[in-house]
Amino acid sequence: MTDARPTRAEARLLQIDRIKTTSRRLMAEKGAPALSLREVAREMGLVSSALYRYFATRDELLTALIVDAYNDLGDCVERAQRREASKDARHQLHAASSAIRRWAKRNPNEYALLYGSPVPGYEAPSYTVEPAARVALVLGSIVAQSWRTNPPVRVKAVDPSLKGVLETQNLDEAMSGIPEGARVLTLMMWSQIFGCISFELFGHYKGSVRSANRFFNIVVDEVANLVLARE
Amino acid sequence: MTDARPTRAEARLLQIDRIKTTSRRLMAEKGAPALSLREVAREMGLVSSALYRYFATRDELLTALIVDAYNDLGDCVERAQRREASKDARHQLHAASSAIRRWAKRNPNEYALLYGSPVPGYEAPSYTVEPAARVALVLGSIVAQSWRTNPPVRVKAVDPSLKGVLETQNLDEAMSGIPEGARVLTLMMWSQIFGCISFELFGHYKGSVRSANRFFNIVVDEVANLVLARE
DNA sequence: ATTTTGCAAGAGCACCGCTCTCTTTGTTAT
DNA sequence: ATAACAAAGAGAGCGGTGCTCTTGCAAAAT
Repeated sequence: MTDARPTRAEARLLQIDRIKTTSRRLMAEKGAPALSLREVAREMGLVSSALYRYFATRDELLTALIVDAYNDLGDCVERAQRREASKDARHQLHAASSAIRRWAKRNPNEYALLYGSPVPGYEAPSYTVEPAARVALVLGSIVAQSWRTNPPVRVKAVDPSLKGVLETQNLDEAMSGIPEGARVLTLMMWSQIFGCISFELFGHYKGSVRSANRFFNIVVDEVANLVLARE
Repeated sequence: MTDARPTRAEARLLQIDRIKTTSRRLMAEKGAPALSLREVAREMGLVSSALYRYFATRDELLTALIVDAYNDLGDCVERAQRREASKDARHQLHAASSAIRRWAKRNPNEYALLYGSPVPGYEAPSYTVEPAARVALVLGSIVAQSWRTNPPVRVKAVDPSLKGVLETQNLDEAMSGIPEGARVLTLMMWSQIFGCISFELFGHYKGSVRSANRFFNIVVDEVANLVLARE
């Protein structure tokens, strides 16, 4: 212990952390829309106006929670990939996508906050982009690895008509040198995985899918056949 | 004109319609979370408590709007398929999925209400199931038509290991006699299409996809290769 | 030692969903 | 025709929300 008494700045960060922790707990219990500054304050033994020293608005608190959640999910997925780094791309893809799904089912309200309907007026600040991109970058690196070891076999994947579909700089960190087609397929895979998880979590499989576990694995397998080289 | 003065029951239905119309307008402007009974009433020149004669709760009004939206979307998609009924399954699939996407972009707030994060406490009443299923049934009928004219070529599609993944009665209206594998792939296609549209509408393609139009068409094409018989 | 700064409290504003009571008005039964 | 009834709306009110503004106080900086 360096300081018995924390400095002013340290105390502030600590208080911010307490607010976020309390908010996360309440959000996990009742969902993001029901998260109220007043209840957070009440829970902490504070009066509501006190919270405005730390977050100028409810949206600002939500944004902080969003960034944390993206990073938490990103950590999970990156760890899952690293654990299977010695195995082939298909194994890594299964590990990564299962990690996404597990995180989603363990944190349904935070998942809904990230991937559900955005608040109509809300515009996500630019610093949320990088944490949000981490998951896609993991998927991109898996595809890239597969394409580097095995040359592309699908004609469509190198189709020159794909030029201009994506942003120029997209996924460049993870997929430098990989043809446009592979990037398009990666984004397709990305939205397929999250589409399945959202439908499962949001209740759209009720009456259709009996074993969401098995269904999800089949979908990932099919999409792996499509996206990973050397099918 | 049969009646100059509408009967009590007719007037009631008319008033319900006015409420829903006003609500739809306000929801289109500000989104479902911001829809308030008080504002609807104000807009109609009523006092808020008057609305409780017609809807016992805000959730009940939202449910009515949900059902109407599902039916509106269902109408659109069924019409789109019928327009291409003479063409092959791939054409019908493109028509249907484009109709979904067009509807979503024309009614973003209603789309978010149907396919975004559900309200945490909210449990959809059973009578919402049938309107909600209409879109999936259209997709199912397209796949079924393709499989009836061309026998399945993909081994996976008739894999006996798929038994038990889906609910027993699922999609039976549209896909009687079609093997389990085709149904699994249909649901995969279903979640792929909505996954793409949700990502586009909810802003997750910002920085990745430049032409959402072209991207969507590519995705539908790829999924058609996978799901429709005789690839 | 004095000034400055930061945190929390408290009152208050306008809004929300929802309930309850009361009045008016149109329908139905006698 | 009149009496009984039912439905629709008005209005007040309860407890909740996000957010603002002022005030008091204690710690840090000077």
